[in-house]
Amino acid sequence: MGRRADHSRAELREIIISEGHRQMHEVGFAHFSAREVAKRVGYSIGTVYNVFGSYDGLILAINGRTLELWLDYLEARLCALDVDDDRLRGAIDAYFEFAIINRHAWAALYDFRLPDDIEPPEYYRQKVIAIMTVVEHEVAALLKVSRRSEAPELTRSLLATVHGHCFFTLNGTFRMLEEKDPLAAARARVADALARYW
Amino acid sequence: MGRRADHSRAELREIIISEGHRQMHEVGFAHFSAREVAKRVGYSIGTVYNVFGSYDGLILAINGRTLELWLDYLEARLCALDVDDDRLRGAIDAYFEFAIINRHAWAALYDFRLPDDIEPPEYYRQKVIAIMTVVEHEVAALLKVSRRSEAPELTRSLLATVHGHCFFTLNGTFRMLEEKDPLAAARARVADALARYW
DNA sequence: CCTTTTAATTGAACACTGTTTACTTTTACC
DNA sequence: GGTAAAAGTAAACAGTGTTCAATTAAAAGG
Repeated sequence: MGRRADHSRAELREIIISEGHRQMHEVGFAHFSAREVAKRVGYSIGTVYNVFGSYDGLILAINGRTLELWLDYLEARLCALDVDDDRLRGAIDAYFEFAIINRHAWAALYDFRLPDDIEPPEYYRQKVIAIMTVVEHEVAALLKVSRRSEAPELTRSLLATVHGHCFFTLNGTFRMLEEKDPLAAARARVADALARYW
Repeated sequence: MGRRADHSRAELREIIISEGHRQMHEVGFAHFSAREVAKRVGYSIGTVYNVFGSYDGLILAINGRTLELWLDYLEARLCALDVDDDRLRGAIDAYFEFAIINRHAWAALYDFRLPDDIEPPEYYRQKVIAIMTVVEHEVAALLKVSRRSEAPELTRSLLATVHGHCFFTLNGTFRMLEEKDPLAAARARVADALARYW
């Protein structure tokens, strides 16, 4: 078959990302298959390559979608809190919750790695930075004015801290080590750091 | 061919793990191939399945080897320090160094995940605990006596903290976020936590 | 020592994977 | 209407993990 008028390029892109994301959510990165996605959206595998260029391109697009959903989840949570609430705690909880609810899609963000010599596309970087920026805003609000300029580096470090706890929770390391309350531990480490910045 | 007297079961196991680990070190989890390992050790793929039961069994054995090497690396580092040195800092540095030197094999520890309903074998769990125990010893030494009993939970949390920083360093997240000195950040977060336990 | 049992080893077969490419069909444009 | 470009297909290729009947060599039994 040749060119069909079923969908525009943009629509087709959206359909494949959407079904691909569903697939990733259900079976996880290890069992994800580009061919299976093609089959489910009713196009051939060749078309998927036509739109995304490569397998890596498809995965990046799907992971990009996950990052968008993550940002939405985080913003929705913060939106529900006022300025008096412990908003950073809310952000940490949202980090864990999103990862647990969408564990396969979330894990795929880290299971997939580009070849060593290839940089992620700019659109992907922007989505990561967007999440970091939201958190940074909350971190900055908790620092004394004289140290506000350190908010970016502290935020990166706190993200890594929370990520480590979240990752060990979802990959089974904490189960092996009999850790019962990883979320509380993550909150405690963040509190420890902030105590020194005020 | 049938039964050969070339190697005992234990020798064969060792040969395959050793070559498998070399392979993992070179090409990483994504491009690792059990068939390729079989070819390189001069046995058929069927024999590999005979010895390890499954692909997952082989990967667990290889990752187990990585954990052994990691423990050795950590102990060698601590052995070179005396009681007056900042031994915990040495342990953190060794964590990063090992991960960087053996990045593919190290990443495979986290790239690979067992099916949700399957627990890792006891031998694997023991190796993880062994690493944690070495660190716990150093953490306990830095706590005031009245809080020594909290060493295990604090150690788990500090491991997660350092892991998060190390992971973000190696998977490119910190490059995207323009973090220049992840190791210093990891050390700082550990120091923040310890400041509250003394 | 010779036979039988048993364990080890093989390689072909199967159903999948990502990737490339020659080919066909449709659309858009002159 | 004819032509060039774009879109889409499906087959081919070289891999993968996994299974299993067949084969062979060592061990055990008499």
